[in-house]
Amino acid sequence: MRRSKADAEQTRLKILEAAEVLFAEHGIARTTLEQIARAAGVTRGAFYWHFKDKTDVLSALYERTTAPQLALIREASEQADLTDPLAFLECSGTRFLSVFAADRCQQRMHRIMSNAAMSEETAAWLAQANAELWRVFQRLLARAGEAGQLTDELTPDEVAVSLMVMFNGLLNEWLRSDRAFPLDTLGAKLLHHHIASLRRQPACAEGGPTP
Amino acid sequence: MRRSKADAEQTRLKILEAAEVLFAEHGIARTTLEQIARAAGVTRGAFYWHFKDKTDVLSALYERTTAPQLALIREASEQADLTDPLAFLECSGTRFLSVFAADRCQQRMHRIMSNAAMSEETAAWLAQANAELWRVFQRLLARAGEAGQLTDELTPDEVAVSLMVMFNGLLNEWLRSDRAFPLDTLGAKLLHHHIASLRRQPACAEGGPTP
DNA sequence: AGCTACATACATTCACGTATGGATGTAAAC
DNA sequence: GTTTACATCCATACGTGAATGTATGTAGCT
Repeated sequence: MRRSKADAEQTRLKILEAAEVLFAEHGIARTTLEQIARAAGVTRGAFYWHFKDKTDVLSALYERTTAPQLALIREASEQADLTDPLAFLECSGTRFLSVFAADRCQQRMHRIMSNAAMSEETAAWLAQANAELWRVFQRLLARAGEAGQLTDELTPDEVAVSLMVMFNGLLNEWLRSDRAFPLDTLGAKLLHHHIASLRRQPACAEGGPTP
Repeated sequence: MRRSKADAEQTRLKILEAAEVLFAEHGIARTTLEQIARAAGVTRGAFYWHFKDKTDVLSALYERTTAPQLALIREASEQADLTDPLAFLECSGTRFLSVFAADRCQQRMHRIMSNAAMSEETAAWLAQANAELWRVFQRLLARAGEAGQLTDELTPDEVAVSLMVMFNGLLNEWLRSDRAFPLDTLGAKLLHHHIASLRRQPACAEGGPTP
């Protein structure tokens, strides 16, 4: 029986960690509070002391990992260098991929959010996050279109769809395939190639990205 | 009270339809047999007469929609014209997109399968389907590599990853965005552009695809 | 001593599975 | 064509376990 102030916070974190792992592995609905408590080395009593119910843990997990990440994206897009939006997208996209590939928490939250798109709360979160991303892409690519950087074959909005598909597709496919390919290196490579194909003159120059 | 032979088959279909809609909307775990029965205009008694349990309906739904579709993909890939694998991929991929965009059942099954990737049975189905798709892509692109059709910048396997990402990404993003863009026309356009960027010499020629 | 941080015990709900009953279709017998 | 016998198709009722939420107990920090 340990009930120090720091100990309490520790068990709270253990519960959060256990819930995150179990949610990502078996889904939210199929995970029971008993399982979470056992995995955290406590009983349901501890759970109900720290959290109201299952959705409360979910909120805590979201606030801990996803929300800050979303804020970072928002900030970065506002301070973006708009003289070369495509280069900015490639640079920050590549950075995000390598961070994501190394952060188990983000990976688990991604699985949780995308697989629980019906659970009212997560549905709203996911919709908001994607709307946010979409607005960023749309804004940057509209700018790129004005600057004459984009191919004639596609409109700026179509390019935005293409990039959303590529980017989210990379994350989804990597997780679904159980990390069958190196997300950081190959992801950067594919992103570079794809963005290059969206530039006005896809010259065969071997020049690298401009981070 | 009607219990003719044809009537029975009709209620069976109504139960299947209701289950498909509810599974796609609220997820499998969060859907109750009572809800399915009510949506089908019957009671749980009728459900248990036609099906063993919840996973039994899922199997029936899979056999009805997803399995035949998978078989079609397999057949097509075996009878593929291997002289121009990239053109074949673009052609059959485009056709699949337009069929998918018009078939509510396939769309619902896609949501169900991708959001229930933890439920033991669907996990195996999804893994099998994706492994199947992966083998097809790998085989066709290895052939394209031998024929010297691919860019020097990417290996055939990397191109396969790129195409998997693009293709699955299109379906996922379309459904997630609640059909915010025209999957058939824009999907075909992006697929064409992307495949063109994977060819050896991305000449700026405006030549259309060769279906 | 009083509150914190849990464990334990209890009550309740809810979905599931099964058992039963009944109304009608279906086929054979006459 | 009617009647009988039976199987089909489905509704209703009941039993059960599992998960939830709450109430209570209690050892230790402060």
